[in-house]
Amino acid sequence: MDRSKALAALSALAHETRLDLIRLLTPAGDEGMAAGQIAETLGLAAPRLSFHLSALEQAGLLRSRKVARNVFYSVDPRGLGSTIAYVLNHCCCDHPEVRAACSHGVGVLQGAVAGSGTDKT
Amino acid sequence: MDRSKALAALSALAHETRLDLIRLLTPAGDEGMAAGQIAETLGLAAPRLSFHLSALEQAGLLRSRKVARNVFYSVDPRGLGSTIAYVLNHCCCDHPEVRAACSHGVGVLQGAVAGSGTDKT
DNA sequence: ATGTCAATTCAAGGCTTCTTGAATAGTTGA
DNA sequence: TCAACTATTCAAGAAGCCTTGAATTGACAT
Repeated sequence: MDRSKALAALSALAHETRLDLIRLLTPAGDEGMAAGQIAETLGLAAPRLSFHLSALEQAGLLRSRKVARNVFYSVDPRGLGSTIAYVLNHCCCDHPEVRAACSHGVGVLQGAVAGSGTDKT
Repeated sequence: MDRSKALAALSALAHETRLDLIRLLTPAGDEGMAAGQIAETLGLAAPRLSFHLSALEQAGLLRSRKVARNVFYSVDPRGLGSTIAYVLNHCCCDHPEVRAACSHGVGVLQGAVAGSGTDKT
């Protein structure tokens, strides 16, 4: 993953609706969900949904496949993984706290790790 | 970290100049760098730099402290960590590949992990 | 062939973000 | 106090992004 791809992926993630899409589609696994079902679940107008799905797909975070008259969208875990890896390796590889947050989950951040930095919040 | 903070942090990261800033400041550790030194290193006009530094600080990714007439900026590893953790926990907790990418670094993505998913690229 | 359904594309408008030069605030040293 | 220096704030304009309704494409069933 190069810099421009990582930037495209980060830009794609930096939007509420698209983050909703990722969150909705992740549990659906490789099968994914049809656009219509997504639209109904999230209450989105069709063109708006298409716009955001397309953005995510272009950024390499989603895949699509056509079945009859439906289009099924599913997350591309490698797209997400390499995006996060890019941030980790190019921005914070020297910070053990960041890696710890990734390895152990968000719970760690709310106390344990906080001790090693400044006590903000 | 809640959703709106995560979105703010992702938006802050989704810009070339700001990603450059994170990358430059990370090796500088807690000491950080003075704004003027940053501007000189990256070749940025002062107001432009101020604009982006402020965006990163507001997003919780940078901290600043004043020393004499200089302002030193340094990365806040907890901000970065909790942002990444949010994405991991709310978007891809069911995808082992994503976690693997985070734990092992970017090198893993260019072959080893690729085998478990579809063979794109 | 025709009507219906699913999804995308198009075009217009509004909104936010980014950049730039000028002006301002605050700090240091003579 | 005055000059020099560091950094931020302000205002204006350019550029890009997002939303919405209308129109379009493609697929299925009768």
